[in-house]
Amino acid sequence: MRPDNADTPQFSPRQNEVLEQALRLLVEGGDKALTTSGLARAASCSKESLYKWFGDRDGVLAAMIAYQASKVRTADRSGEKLTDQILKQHLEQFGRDLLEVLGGDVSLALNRLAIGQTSRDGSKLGKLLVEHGRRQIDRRAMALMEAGKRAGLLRFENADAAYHTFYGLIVSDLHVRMLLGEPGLKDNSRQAERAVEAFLALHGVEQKTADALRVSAGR
Amino acid sequence: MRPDNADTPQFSPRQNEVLEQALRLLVEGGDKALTTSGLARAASCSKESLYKWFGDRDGVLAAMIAYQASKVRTADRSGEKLTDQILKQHLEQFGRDLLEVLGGDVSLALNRLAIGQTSRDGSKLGKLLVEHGRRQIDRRAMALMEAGKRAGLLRFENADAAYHTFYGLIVSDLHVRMLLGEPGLKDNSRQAERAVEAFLALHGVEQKTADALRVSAGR
DNA sequence: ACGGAACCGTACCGTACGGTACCTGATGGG
DNA sequence: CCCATCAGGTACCGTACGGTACGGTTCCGT
Repeated sequence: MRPDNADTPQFSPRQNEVLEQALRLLVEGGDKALTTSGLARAASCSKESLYKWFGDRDGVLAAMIAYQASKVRTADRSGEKLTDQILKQHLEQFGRDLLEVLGGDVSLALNRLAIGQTSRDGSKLGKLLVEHGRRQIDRRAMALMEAGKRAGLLRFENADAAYHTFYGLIVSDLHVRMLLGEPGLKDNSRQAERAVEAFLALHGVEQKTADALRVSAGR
Repeated sequence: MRPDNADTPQFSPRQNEVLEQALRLLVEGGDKALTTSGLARAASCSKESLYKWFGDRDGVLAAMIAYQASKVRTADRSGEKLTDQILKQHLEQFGRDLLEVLGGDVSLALNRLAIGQTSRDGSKLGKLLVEHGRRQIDRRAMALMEAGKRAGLLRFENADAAYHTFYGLIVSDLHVRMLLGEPGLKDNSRQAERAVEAFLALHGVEQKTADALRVSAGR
């Protein structure tokens, strides 16, 4: 047994089915709609089974996060030879993927749920969400950073700091605004392109003229 | 009659007292702790008064946001003559203030509340929070941007885009992480300094060497 | 001094939730 | 063929909430 999924205990197919319904309810109606009775009805199972499988309601929530995280798999294309163009494409792809993930129905619903519970459960769900949900995407970004540095295309002292800079350039306050109910961007691609442009101006090796950047960033 | 506070209807002193208690309850125990009975007890008023004053529970929440926003007043020091050093100081001060506001107990509690309600109230509270809470700080930042541009110290096509870039550099994913229960930064000042450094490299006129930036940003 | 408005405290009601218990039907191994 | 295990359905319990109603009190204008 590989320790690959040691942190995602996995559930039986039947339980996955139930968790799928739980996610659906959560997305449709928020945490108020995710009641044990409602879930049992929607998933055609008994409340008793829910409690046997997940312990209590919080257990269901935790299982939902683990289940959702287990569905996300990032394609790892690290074998490629990096050129400046390839790196740029990968960075832009990362930005687009990040914006799409953060703006997804399920992601927003789970984040809202965890944030709403933060005040009363000591941020247990929040930790879980950050751990499970962020690991994959962080790994991918850090690999990209390090690969860029190794290829002589990026320069920074601290890969983590550089990544956070990149993240901020991509997302800005958009995540919180979406969590508060605002619609996402019309064009994630343009936002990703602008973020990459700025990021490369800060940490790339190609000395791009500042004016060219400013013009494009102002569009 | 100036329409100065047309959007912040203000409340009677007694009602402000009640709203203060409501904020205290919310900060201490989250929205679960903010019950009408609990608030009436904590504020030594009757539930009937609460319903007379605020309509229903959602009215109380909306009033809390308006009340909290009415307490925030940003000092406007726009009369000053801008030099590059002064601008830098103002930008750093803005960054520090922003991080402090976002990490404040009341701000986090209100944001958690609004986010938790987003799924079931059609983001009414979220809109309110963005409108009331963001207006002041956004105005200050935009004024800073425009002033910097007028003084020939900043270059950008779109002030709003430049501001969002700055915001992202300052906050990155920190706001969401704090909403999820993580502690804030140990040193807001350093974060603000690094953000300003990067922002000036992107939109400032002084052509700072890229290497100097990278070294300092990597600390 | 009077009357009424505003307000506090409490009691009350309907509802809906989390969680438990009990019964029934299916399934699978001996 | 039988029995044990598991899961679904239903009924139930205690609790706590939002919202309302009512009696008593304070305070202010007249």
